[in-house]
Amino acid sequence: MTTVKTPADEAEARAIQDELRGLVVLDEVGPPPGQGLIAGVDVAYDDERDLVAAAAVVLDAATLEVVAESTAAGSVSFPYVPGLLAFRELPTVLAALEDLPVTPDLVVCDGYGLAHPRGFGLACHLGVVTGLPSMGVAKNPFTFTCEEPGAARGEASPLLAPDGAVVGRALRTQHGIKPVYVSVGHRVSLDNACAHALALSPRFRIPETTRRADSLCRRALREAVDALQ
DNA sequence: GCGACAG
DNA sequence: ATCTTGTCGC
Repeated sequence: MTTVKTPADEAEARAIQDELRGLVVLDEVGPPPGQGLIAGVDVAYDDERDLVAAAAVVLDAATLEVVAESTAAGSVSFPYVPGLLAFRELPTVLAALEDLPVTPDLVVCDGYGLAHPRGFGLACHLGVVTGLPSMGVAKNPFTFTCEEPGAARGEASPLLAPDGAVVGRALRTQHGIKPVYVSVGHRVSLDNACAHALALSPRFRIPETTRRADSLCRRALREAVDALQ
């Protein structure tokens, strides 16, 4: 069983990231786009009632049909701190992932991987603790910058750290629609990660994996709240 | 010191 | 993330 240690404070959380960062594998290209099983994970919160619900949804990459789903609920283990999102999201996400009846070839996270203040975002953390290839698709540029990609679907531009390093890619998944921000997590190349993100977004800006996981974890949260009464 | 800041 | 109805548009 894979778990994420809940740090006592932010300093300990950063120390854990600095330690695990060395375990990220960046020299594999990962599974080819358009085939295999792709999992999407997401989390919903009710901080008021100290409730968290996570969902994992596995799609057939060739058809984007749902192959498997699972959810998990728990209590909030860590506050939202930019740069430390993994400690808030992963405990419940891992529980959901482990409940899946299949092992995905790639996990798509809602957030960043290598594009992170210490080079160890949510997607890297998930990849390292599960051993699975992983990548991140975020909805805004966080602290990074990029040129506006061309308007056509599939156009992209490098996502840059303050020091000029390329940490990901702004990717237009729909013509004329605000891009998403793709970064590598573990055991997948940036080119492949972007190809996956594009293949998973035939109709909407956000990949189907994330959309499915998002609606499922919201449903799971509502059910967890209802179960309280 | 102040502001910015994935979800 | 979350608070939140109707509404504009493909």
